[in-house]
Amino acid sequence: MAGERSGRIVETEAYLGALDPAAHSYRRRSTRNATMFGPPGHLYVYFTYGMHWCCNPVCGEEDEPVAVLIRALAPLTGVEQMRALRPAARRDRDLCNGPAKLCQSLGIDRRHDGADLTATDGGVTIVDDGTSPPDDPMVTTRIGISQAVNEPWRWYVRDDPHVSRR
DNA sequence: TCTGCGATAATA
DNA sequence: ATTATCGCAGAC
Repeated sequence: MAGERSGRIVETEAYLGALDPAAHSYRRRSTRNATMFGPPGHLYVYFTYGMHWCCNPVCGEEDEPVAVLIRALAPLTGVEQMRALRPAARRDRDLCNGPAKLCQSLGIDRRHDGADLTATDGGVTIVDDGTSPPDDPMVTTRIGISQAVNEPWRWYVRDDPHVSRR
């Protein structure tokens, strides 16, 4: 896959559907959150704050609207392309250290909502490159929400400089 | 480096 | 009115 843009996931947040008042899928299915209610392995992409896209792999089974917000990546390949897509980044570490930043650097937008992450032709995929998850991830409350603010559902790689906020 | 605030539009 | 954010300006 040379020539493609890629990064290693270093920060995530879980959104737990009907159990989670902060989840877009807390109440009911809608046009916006429909992908979350669909089968796992697809990408829920939403638009927020009038200008940003964020992406979430769906994890729950059909009608169990659970997904994981990808909050930060450590850029691995295609950094030059990322910089072209995201001119505001001053340093390489500013390319993917936030949920909307990484979508901009990867070129993810509404076209990718519902994309099958297990297919190779959907434009986005998630693979195991053999790197093990950390044994001692940092666990904190989630960022930017006003409901369920005390749930410890954010995880990130301890001491990784590519994380959005420590 | 850190903090506060405005941008900007879909949803409810 | 609110929002699962970001970038800029200004202070230090």
